Amino acid sequence: MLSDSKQPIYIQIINDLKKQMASGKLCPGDKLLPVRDMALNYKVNPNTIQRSYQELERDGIITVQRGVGSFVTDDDSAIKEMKYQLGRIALEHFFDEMSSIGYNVKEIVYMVNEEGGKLNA
Amino acid sequence: MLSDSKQPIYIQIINDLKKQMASGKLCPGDKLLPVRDMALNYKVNPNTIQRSYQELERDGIITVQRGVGSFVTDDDSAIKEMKYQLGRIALEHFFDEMSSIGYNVKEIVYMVNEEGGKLNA
Amino acid sequence: MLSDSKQPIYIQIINDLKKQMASGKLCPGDKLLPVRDMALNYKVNPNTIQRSYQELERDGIITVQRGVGSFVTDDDSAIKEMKYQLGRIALEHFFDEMSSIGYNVKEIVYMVNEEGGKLNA
Amino acid sequence: MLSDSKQPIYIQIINDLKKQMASGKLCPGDKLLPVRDMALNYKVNPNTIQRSYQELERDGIITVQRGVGSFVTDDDSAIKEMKYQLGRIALEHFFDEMSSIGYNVKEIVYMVNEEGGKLNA
DNA sequence: GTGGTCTAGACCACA
DNA sequence: GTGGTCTAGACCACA
Repeated sequence: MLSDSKQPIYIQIINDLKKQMASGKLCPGDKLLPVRDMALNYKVNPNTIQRSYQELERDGIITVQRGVGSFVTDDDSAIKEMKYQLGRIALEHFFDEMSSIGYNVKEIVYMVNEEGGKLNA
Repeated sequence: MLSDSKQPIYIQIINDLKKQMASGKLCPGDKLLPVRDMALNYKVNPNTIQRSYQELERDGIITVQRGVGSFVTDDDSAIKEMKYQLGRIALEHFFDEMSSIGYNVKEIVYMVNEEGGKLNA
Repeated sequence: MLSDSKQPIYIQIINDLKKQMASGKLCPGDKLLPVRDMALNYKVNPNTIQRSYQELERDGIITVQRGVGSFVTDDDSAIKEMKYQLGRIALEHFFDEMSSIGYNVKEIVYMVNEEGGKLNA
Repeated sequence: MLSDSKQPIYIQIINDLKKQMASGKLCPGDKLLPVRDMALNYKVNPNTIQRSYQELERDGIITVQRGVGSFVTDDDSAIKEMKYQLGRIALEHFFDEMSSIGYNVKEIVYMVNEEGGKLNA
C-alpha cells in the first residue's frame, strides 16, 4: 500500500491519509480506524501509526480524543487548504521534473492540454 | 544528486544520465566520463557505473568502445524518443498523483495552464 | 479536582480540604460531608477518605465524633496557623522554582509587584 | 533528578533542560550531550531523550545536526523569551495557588516583599 | 560517532 | 475500548 520512497513510513502514512481526506474517501468528522487497527491495515507497528496521528493532529487535520478515538477535523476549509497544498507540491514537482528532462514551460503546458483532451474524449 | 527513491542506485544513475542527454547537457557524440571518474562523481563503486553504462548501451542510448571510451549515440532520433518517453512517464505520474489527491482532469489542466501563465509572465 | 502530582490520593484530598478551610469555604464548626458522600464527591474509595479524615484529626484541624459526624475545629487559631503554613510552603516553592529558572530574589520581587499591580488595577 | 509529577518523562526532561538554558547552565551554542549519554544521565531510554530533543528543536530552542550533535540555539532572544515564559507560568501558578489558599493579591504581594527582604538581608 | 526510524511489547489514563 | 508513554533493542543515514 505504501510507496517505494525513502521517506519514513510514518510520513508516507500521513501523506496517504491526507490524500484520502483530500479526495473525499475520508470526510470531515469521519472516525479514523483505531491506532491498532490502522496498524494492522498498513502492516506496521502501532507506535508508527501513533506518530502519524500525532503529526496530523498537530497540523489540525485530525482531532484525537483520548479514550474515544481519532476523527477527521470538522473544519472543511482546513481540508481544502491541505488539498490545495498537496496539489501545489505535485504541480511544482512535475514542472521541475519536466524541466530537468529538457521541456520548457510552453511545451509542458502543451503536453498537458493534449493529454487532458485525450483523457476527456 | 540522486533522488530519494528506493530504486537501485544504478537505475537512478541511468535516469540522471538520460535526463542530461534529453536536456542537452550531454549531446549526441559527446564522450562520457570514464567509469572511474563517473564513479567519483556519483560517489559510488565503479562497478555500479559499469552496470549503468551497460544498460544504456543495451538501450542504444550510448556506445561503449573498449579501450577508447563511452559516447552518447549519434542517433538524434533515439535521443528524442528517449526524451519523449521520459516526458510521458512524468506526465502520467503527475496525472495519477493529482487524481489520487482528488483533482479531476479538467482541474488538473486548469491548474497547469494557470501555473504556466504565471511562470511565463 | 485533584492535582497532577504523584502524591498519594489521601494526601491530595487532605490538602484540598485544608485549602477549603484556609480560604473560608469551610468554616470552624462546619460539618464535613460523611465519609461515603465525600468519597462519591472525590470519586475514590471511602477508605481513602477515612484515612484523610484521620490525618486531619491527628493534626487537630477537624474533630471526628463517632456516630455524629466530622467537624472543622472550632479553634480559629489552629486554622490560621494551618493557612500560614500552606502559604509558606507555596511561597518557598515559588522562590525555589523561580531561582531554578534563573531569576534572582530582586527580579522575583519585582515581577510579583508588577503582577500584583496589574491584577489590582 | 526528575520531579514527582504525573507529566510524561519526556516533558519533564524538556522542562529541566529549558531551566538549564534559562539559568545559564547551558549557553547559546553549547553542545548538548548525545542522545545516548543524556539517556544514561537521566536513566531513561534513548528514545525518550530523542523525543525531548525533537520537541525542543520544533520549538526552536535547540538545533539538531544529524550525525554531528545537538546544540542550544544561537538565538539569544529565543532563550530569553523562553525564560520569560517559564517565569510567567511559575508566577501565575503561584498566584493561583495562594488564591486557592485564601490569600488576596495584596497579601500575596506583601508576603513576597517580606520574604524578599529577608532573603536579601 | 550521532541522530532517526521502527518493531515488539508492556503498562497506564480516560471514558 | 482507545489513545499515550516508555523500554529494549535493532538497524539505518549522514559525516
